[in-house]
Amino acid sequence: MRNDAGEFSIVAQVSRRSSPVATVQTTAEPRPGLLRERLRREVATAIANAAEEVFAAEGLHAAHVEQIARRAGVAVGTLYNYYKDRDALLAALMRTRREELFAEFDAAQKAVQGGTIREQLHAFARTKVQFLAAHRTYFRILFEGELTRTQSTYPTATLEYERSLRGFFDRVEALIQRGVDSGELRTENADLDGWLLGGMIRSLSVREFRENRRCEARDIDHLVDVFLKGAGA
Amino acid sequence: MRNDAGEFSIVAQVSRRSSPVATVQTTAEPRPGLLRERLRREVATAIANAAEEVFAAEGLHAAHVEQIARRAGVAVGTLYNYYKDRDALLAALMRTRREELFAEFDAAQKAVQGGTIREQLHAFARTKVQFLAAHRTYFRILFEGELTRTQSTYPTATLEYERSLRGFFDRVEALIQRGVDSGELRTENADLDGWLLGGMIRSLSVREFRENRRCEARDIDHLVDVFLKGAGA
Amino acid sequence: MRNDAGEFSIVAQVSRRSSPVATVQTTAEPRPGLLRERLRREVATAIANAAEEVFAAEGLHAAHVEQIARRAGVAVGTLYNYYKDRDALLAALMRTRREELFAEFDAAQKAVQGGTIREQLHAFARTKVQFLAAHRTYFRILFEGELTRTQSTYPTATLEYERSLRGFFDRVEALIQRGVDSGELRTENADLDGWLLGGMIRSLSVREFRENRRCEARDIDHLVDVFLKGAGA
Amino acid sequence: MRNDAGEFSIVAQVSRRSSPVATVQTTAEPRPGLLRERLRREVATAIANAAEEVFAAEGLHAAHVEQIARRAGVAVGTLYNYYKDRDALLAALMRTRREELFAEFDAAQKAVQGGTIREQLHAFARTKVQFLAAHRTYFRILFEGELTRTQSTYPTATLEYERSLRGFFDRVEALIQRGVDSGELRTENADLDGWLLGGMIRSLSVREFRENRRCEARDIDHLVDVFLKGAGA
DNA sequence: TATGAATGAGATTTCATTCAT
DNA sequence: CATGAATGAAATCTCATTCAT
Repeated sequence: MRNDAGEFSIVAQVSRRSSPVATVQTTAEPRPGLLRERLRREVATAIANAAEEVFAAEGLHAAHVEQIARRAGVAVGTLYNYYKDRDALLAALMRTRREELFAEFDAAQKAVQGGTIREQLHAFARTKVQFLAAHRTYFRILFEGELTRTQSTYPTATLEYERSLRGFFDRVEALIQRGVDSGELRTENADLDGWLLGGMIRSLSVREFRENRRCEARDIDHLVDVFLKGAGA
Repeated sequence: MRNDAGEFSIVAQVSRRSSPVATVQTTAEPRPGLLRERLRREVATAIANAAEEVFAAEGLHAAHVEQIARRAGVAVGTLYNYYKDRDALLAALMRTRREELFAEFDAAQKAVQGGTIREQLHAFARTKVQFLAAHRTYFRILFEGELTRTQSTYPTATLEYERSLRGFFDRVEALIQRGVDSGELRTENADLDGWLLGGMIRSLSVREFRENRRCEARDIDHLVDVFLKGAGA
Repeated sequence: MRNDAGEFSIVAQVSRRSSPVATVQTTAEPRPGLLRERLRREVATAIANAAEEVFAAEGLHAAHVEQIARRAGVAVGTLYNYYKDRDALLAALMRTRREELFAEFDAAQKAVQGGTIREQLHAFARTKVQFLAAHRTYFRILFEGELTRTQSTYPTATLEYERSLRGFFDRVEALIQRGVDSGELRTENADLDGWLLGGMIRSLSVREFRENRRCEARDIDHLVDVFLKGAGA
Repeated sequence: MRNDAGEFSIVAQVSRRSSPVATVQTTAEPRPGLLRERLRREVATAIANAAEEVFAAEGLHAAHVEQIARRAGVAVGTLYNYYKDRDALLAALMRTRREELFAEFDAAQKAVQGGTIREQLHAFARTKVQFLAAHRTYFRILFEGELTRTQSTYPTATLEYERSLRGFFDRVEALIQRGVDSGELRTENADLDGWLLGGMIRSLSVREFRENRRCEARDIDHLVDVFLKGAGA
């Protein structure tokens, strides 16, 4: 269900032809309109998934719309019936993945609520690393975008990107604040600590990508260890 | 002087029209050939600098050759007299900046040789953060490239990029190994430690860029502190 | 019909976007796919014909793609949807025309099979002269290429060109061999005779072109006469 | 001497800066002006020869001015001091070579004056084949140009080309007329005979070029034989 | 006069987007 | 709605020619 809603949001910024959008559908009485809606959604999702694969494989700029369409098994024209343009497609992807990731963050957090800060850090890092491994495009966009001020080519996608980043940092900082509040983390420079923690987590993903080696639980343990007690002897 | 040579190496992969290159120039007797050589070098440098600015401002793909040429105050044709193509320009930039950065790394390391690992870590981090602040394109390419497997559009530049990354990690690992050897760093997972340290340092640069705030000495102190003793209370 | 198939082969080396090709179309039931196929073929042919005209008028190098597209009544992009690049366009032209010419050679030969060598020579020369008059580009390429060793700019077209030349000489030599076998031609220097005959035939085409006068049957008669009995009194 | 004059004519169509040109220089009193003139002539010749080589090696369009200059051992600017532009260089080449060829034709003719038509034909063919073997560019231009009506890119060179062709045909026709007058050649279609003879001679050159084999005396004998008595048994 | 770097018009090719069927 | 051919603006690169030194 969470998934359904998430996937659906991908169609949010559709082209002019799209009909007004129902955010959640409850039961499945086969009303004619619903069937059509469901088909729309399925096609939209297929395209989005194809886009993710192609973007991941070819890079943000080398991925061509036609290639995405072909991979999705539709014609280019069809793709444009679902997404206004390249920017919109990218933006939709960003948005969906972000909402999924954040949902997982929040679920993970709920699961370890009340636990030690170590447990919470572990859950947080694990969630992110696993998610990025599964959704490499999101990953890619996230970090390519990190350094781009005027992504004038993709205005909407950039906007979505900024939301992702903010949401991510909100959560890192909240996490650290909880540690400070509980007395498990030191007080000074808590702001910088968010960046440092974020940087280390990112490194795990990059290492996965570059050394083609899965990140294991003990790697995350080590990260948390270093963050809490340092690498000093 | 080191700088001179460094800048000059940017002309290494030039177009067919370039004349043979004098590797070192000693004094400044105004011999006729020397003047022309100097002019060549100056133009080459001007173009490279323009390229760095434009790449940094617009991103790797949105930066157009004509724009770079205009910024450098030359015609497109001139640019192509100095660099075979887009790829070569990028590659030259990568190479020069890398050589500069590595020279600074090595100088900084020499300066703190024999000091505590804390001092060495500080010097290393500071060097990198400062350099990237001054050379945003190198920075950008470095991190955009991090996620790109088949940069088939820029074969030479990609090669240079890989060299940069390897050189960087060699140095990080050597640094950590020194700490392990001296007993200042823990032994286990030293390999992962390199990635973690790298990730934290990177974060400082990203923060500078995104929050438009200079990174100060105390920020680096804090980073080293966290890396050595952790953020735990 | 032969013509249809021939024209179609011009689309053989198409760009990536082309759909798979039906080799023969039988009747004209308006099946949806067929219409589209037919349109594709028509456009391809229109472009090829335009190319032939422009190449003939402007020369191999002065003919610009945009000009060809304009003459065909399409946009440049469209041209590139049908032919990968300039080279492919030229190559397709070479290939189609060659296949047409060779088909005519073989048909003409079949028609005079068993006849005197004089009849065969006449049929051969007439076929070639008439064909080149109708397809000036093929003519032009044929003879410009004759002198060009490294046509590295047009690798594919050059290949097609070589095939044309070989095919032509095979036929000339076979023709002469038949004459030798039947005792109608002298034995010595049969190899050189092929070149001499070829050169004379070529001259008829060149004369047509330069003096803007149609080559008549009696001209060909005379050529055959000279070749068989000489111009001596 | 013939040579000198010929070479010199290559400078005829020089750029605006050239001083008025003495057509023949008689004695060699080292007047200061003469020395300068001689130097000019030598450079001009060097450039023309380089041009011939490069045009022959690379083809009419792939040969770049810079390459020609380099081969001649001068800078591009210098080349432009001697020839107004590419067209002028080509034209000068055409003109010189034509004058040389025609001089050889006339000398050869004078040598066999009063001989049989067979001797005259042989001398004529031999002269042409040998000359083209030595001056491949002239050859190339001659035959590439043969098919080009509007060589708008090289107006002057085209003009020179037309003169060459006309001069050539004048001589072929005169030759044949002599044969007709002496009763050695048949009367009918004498006009066409010129083209046929020309075509056969051309074939010998093309064969040399394509099969990389020198044309021998007996090949020319055979050509004359076929032209006079035919290849028939 | 020789030099060779600078110039920039122009050529080829790509690809996101549109739109008739 | 789906289709995919047509479009043409835009990007890269070339090279004949100019001109300051």
